[in-house]
Amino acid sequence: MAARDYGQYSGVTRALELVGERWAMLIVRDLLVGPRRYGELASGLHRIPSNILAARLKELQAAGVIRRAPRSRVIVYELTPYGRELEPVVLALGAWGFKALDDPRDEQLVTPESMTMDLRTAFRPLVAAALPATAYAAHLGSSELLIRVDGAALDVSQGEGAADLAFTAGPDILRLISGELAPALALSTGAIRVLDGRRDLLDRFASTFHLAA
Amino acid sequence: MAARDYGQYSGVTRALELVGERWAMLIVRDLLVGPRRYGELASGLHRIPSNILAARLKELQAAGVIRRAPRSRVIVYELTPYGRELEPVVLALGAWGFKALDDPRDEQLVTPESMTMDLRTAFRPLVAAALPATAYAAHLGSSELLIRVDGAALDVSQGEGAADLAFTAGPDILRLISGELAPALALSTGAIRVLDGRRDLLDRFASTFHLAA
DNA sequence: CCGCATCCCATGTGATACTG
DNA sequence: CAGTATCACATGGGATGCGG
Repeated sequence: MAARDYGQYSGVTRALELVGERWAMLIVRDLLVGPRRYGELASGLHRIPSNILAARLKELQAAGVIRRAPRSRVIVYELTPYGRELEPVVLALGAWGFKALDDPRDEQLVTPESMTMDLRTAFRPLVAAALPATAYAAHLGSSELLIRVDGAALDVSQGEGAADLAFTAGPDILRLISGELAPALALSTGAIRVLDGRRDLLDRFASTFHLAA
Repeated sequence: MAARDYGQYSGVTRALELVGERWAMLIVRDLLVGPRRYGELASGLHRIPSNILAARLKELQAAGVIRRAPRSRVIVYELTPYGRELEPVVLALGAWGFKALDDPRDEQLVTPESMTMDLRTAFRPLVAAALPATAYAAHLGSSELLIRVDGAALDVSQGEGAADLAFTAGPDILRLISGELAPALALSTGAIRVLDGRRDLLDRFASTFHLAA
């Protein structure tokens, strides 16, 4: 499965030969959140055919971007140090694509991994540093994201935890971040529902995470 | 030609739907150097089939990344303002891929556009600011690149011009930039040949443009 | 069940030829 | 010069199978 060659000797072509195939960059994106098992990758990228996932994992290993690592009886895939250096690429790509998001369609999901990277992309450390430390719990369908902001530091993890504000988050959460949907409107229309905590903290969330279109 | 959908509502997937197809990012890279005609793009990306180039140009227009513009009797393609915002993505991708370059193969070309973007990627403004203003003329096969460094500013253009140092540049020029090939060695082996100017200016070039593997 | 491998078909890609 | 048309082939997508 030789990566198809562009016939040029340059940085961009080399990069695209290594991670330019369909789905490859999304595997990298999800692994930037943390090591993942095969099945976790498959469900996070729910439309990827299993043969393609298997093929990409092999190619990315051969390219030195990811590695298979045994973790107490099970195999996980993780980024190599060189693979982790793709983070600026993924963040830049995410910031650019974020501005081109139109209204979400019904079939479109927000996965914990995509949401985590979108949050990292939209995080404004300078704004956050001026605000009190805050923890948010975002319920995305079946999974929960714990978003802890403390000064200029951001930590996003999956699972339960104490939070100042808990809310349900569908795709519209990204429209909140883009400023296209005001917090008050999101609450009044029910696009976002607060489960626990002070509703006005959603304003703080929206100013902490913002990426204008 | 609907861009195939990843089924996710996120920044990275949206970006990849717009510019993730094969060859698309390379068209963007070349247009970051300046507006180009169809034939110029085709020869800069010499392995692209003409039907694929035509298809990509249409898709990128539909995506709002590029536009057709009439320039005194001829049509050129140029980036839209939104397309120009891909520059950080291309530079990050180039910097990452640059480190994975192995030895050049005979079939691999260095085009003026790829070289221009690689130079922008490897440019070290802080180093350059401490050096005298210098102009380099790099002969790449049939074309010539005029590289002007003045303080922390870099300007790369195609065509002739007065230069402090003129040299021939094959693919090995990138190995010089990566530090894999020392200037003295490049000169003694003939990998790089100085046509005009002080040979020791090649050291200055190598310290101005550097991206370690 | 998880982690893939196989099969088959739709679509995208690549090389070449061709046209306004 | 700036694309379009055609066709063989490689790749992607979806379903299914299967060993550990």
